[in-house]
Amino acid sequence: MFEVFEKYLRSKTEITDEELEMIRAVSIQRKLRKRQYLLQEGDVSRHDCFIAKGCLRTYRVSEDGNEHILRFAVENWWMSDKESYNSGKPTKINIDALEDSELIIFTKENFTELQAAIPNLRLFMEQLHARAFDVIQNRLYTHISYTAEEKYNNFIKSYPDIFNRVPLHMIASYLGVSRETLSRIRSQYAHR
Amino acid sequence: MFEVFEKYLRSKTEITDEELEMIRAVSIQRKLRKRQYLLQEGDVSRHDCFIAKGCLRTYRVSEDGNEHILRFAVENWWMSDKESYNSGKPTKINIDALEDSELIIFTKENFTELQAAIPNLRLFMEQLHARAFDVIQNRLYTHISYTAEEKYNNFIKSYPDIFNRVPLHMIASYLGVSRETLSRIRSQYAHR
DNA sequence: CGATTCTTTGAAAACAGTCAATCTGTGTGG
DNA sequence: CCACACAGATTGACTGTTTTCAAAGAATCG
Repeated sequence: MFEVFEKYLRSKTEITDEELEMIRAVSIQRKLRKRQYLLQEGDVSRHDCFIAKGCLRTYRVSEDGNEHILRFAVENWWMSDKESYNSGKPTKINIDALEDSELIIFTKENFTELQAAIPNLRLFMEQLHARAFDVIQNRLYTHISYTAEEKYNNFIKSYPDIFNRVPLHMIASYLGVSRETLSRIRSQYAHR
Repeated sequence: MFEVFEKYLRSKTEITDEELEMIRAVSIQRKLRKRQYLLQEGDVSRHDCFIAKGCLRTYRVSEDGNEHILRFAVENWWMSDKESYNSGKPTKINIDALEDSELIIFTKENFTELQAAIPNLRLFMEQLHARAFDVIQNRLYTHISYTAEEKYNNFIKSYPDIFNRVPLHMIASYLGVSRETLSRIRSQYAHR
């Protein structure tokens, strides 16, 4: 399982064999079954998780009891609640597996030390965080400027891999529309 | 003008007099008149800007020609397009002043060197970026789960200072609703 | 004061949400 | 292997919300 992570790291950043061994030494491997939780509302997020295999989602439950999906993540993506991770406060979000998944996990303490010891790792993670911000800002833009149909088409175009393995009602939740509306958008689209 | 920035830095992070002098030495002071642009679509963002006084906005123009405001920023906030700044590619956004404003500006080269030379500055900026991510993720959540009225009330509660100095049609743009809808939400709210 | 910018209002049309029912495909247990 | 349960997707009818377009009323600035 660690080989996936090793391959990922080597392709993304310059890293020596010794550094990789340091990383491996503190890595935790974990399997999640479909529907199993990685993090639940009220927990404190204390880990960085790399997805070696599978598919997870983060969602929040609103006051009226509805689930709202904030993001999906598949192989080679990271998953955690940065807000709780950084602040040490209980999280407002839930993370669970949409498929049987395999994760490489680091505790916050270990991962902080690794980044201090391995400048390239730190640099890489910083770039990752910076890009995550860009992605979310662009997504916010789609929410204030796109129609539901445009958001849906944009999603398919941007994440065809996720589109093909996640149920539509979850995509509706991610896009912020009801599943019925998404269904109707799809049928209109098919009839043109 | 630099005193505002000095006060800000000293209150937010441990910093020595020499370090502060290093920072001051490469800082650029700039004034913007209302409606003047700091960055326009197609430019490359090469600066970090701290707002010592005034109010700016970033917005994007959609294909149908509408302006969509991504964020406002007032005193003691930073303003730049991180995406273009990091990638070196032309920006998709515009930044202009909503009031006469005063800025402390650093070139990317200078600011990168400062952060390398001053660990506390680097740490502080990292925390700032991390919090910016949390803020935008929470805002995204409000967009997929709140009604227009809830978004409006949440905005007033979160940013009363901005609410009081920005025209309503811009708040409508920021919230992703038409100005007429915002106006009607307000009048309904007043009649209860 | 006149011009511009900003805000509000009205009416019609487009859009999205809700509730209830039905349809489809998948997988599990008998 | 079949029947049944279950999760997911769709459809219809209705309701409620939001946009659009047009107009008019405030407020602000030079």
